[in-house]
Amino acid sequence: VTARRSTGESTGTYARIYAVVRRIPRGRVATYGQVARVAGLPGRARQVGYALAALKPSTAVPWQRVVNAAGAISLRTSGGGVSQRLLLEREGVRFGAADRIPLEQFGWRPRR
DNA sequence: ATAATGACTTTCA
DNA sequence: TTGAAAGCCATTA
Repeated sequence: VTARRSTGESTGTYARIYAVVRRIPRGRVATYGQVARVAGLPGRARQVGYALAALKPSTAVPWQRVVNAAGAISLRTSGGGVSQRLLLEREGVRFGAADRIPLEQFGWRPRR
């Protein structure tokens, strides 16, 4: 409730993104592009990442289920992604060989 | 108002 | 398979 007033995000882009991220079922992951697309913002994958970056640590949005197109965790160009990985594994998501998640298996399949 | 930044994606070699 | 470049545009300073 702090930084919301800056741009009146009530009608902002972030709200939509969060709404979509919340729809990601447990044990599944979605890519930024996927979220953007479902949120009605095709091609704006980057903004999705910023929206998640703007989240508070105690947010109710399962941002941890959002990964990059390679199925790998991208958190501020490396860093705390390790914790993130544990969270995902805890939800049942398994990582592949190159520390990537097989999107064909764990990728979220939104209903068009 | 402009300028710089950035949890990305896709295409081509 | 990896690497480099262009595109997208909201947020922040």
